[in-house]
Amino acid sequence: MDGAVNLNTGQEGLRQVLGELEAEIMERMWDRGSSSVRDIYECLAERREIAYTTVMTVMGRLADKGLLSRRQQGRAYLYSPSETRGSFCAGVVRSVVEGLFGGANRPVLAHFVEQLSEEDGADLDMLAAIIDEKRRERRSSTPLA
Amino acid sequence: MDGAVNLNTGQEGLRQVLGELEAEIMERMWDRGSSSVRDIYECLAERREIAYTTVMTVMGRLADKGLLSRRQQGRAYLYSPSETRGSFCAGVVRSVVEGLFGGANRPVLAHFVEQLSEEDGADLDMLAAIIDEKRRERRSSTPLA
DNA sequence: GTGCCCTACTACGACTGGTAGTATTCGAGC
DNA sequence: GCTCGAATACTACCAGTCGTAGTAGGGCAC
Repeated sequence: MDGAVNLNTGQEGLRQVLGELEAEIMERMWDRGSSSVRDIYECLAERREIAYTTVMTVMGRLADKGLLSRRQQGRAYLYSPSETRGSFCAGVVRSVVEGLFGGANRPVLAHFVEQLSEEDGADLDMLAAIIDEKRRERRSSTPLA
Repeated sequence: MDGAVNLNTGQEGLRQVLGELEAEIMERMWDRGSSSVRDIYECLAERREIAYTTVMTVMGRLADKGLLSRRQQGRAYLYSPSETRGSFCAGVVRSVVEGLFGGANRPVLAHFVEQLSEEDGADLDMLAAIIDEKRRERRSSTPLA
């Protein structure tokens, strides 16, 4: 009755599109930057029981999905996030927005702004500033038709 | 290498958070407004083989999730979308954005704008207009601190 | 060459989503 | 009242994903 529908299991954020552990690991990865499986394992093991191989498997899956890239370093892999957190999330957001309305993005954008503004006007100001900047940038790089 | 990560199976739009058939049904529901299972069934059956009960099951699941609400009408149920398409999608978007950065929305917003502007300047203008309107609205309804 | 650390492979159970069959219910008409 | 048809409820099954982890194999260090 609060107007918000709970998707899936009512999870927030990344859990919308990733599994629990996957999301947790991506968070760590974004916080820490490049890390080995061991790094992340130790990080997770601090607060809960988990097997090294579990972490490895999931990081492997994240690499398969393209969220992490990895390169050999010594005998181990060094994993790095393929995209920044911001870029990744923006991609998710954009993917939801686009391809959904056959171009009629307006309702989504409108609601997006609506919801953003419910929380806090600051976000709105921030968004406005970003857009302003971007538009200026566009105008200068695309002289005129 | 195009900078976009494919989530899940690379699906777009609603498929990010709903199943294929679920998404398709929601699309129909939003297009048609209130509908019975039969309505949607006939709609889907026009272009592919599908059992009535399949549609019913999925619509039931959508109702369980809260995406559809239903009320008895005669001996059948009449289903209606609980939220508009825009509102629903905005909720998804917001849920991804929030609860993710502990308030540090800027990077996401920035990337979002970035990606939006890559496609088409018109969306950017639209978004700017919406924000502008919203901010004006806020200012007038929230006199001063 | 032995041991440790890391990866690869494999597996399994829970859950979700697509699919649909069977059972049940209920109203209309005979 | 009984039957028929339409709709729903219940149940099932399969595939895919995710969390979980064991075991096997390979390579560096000593």
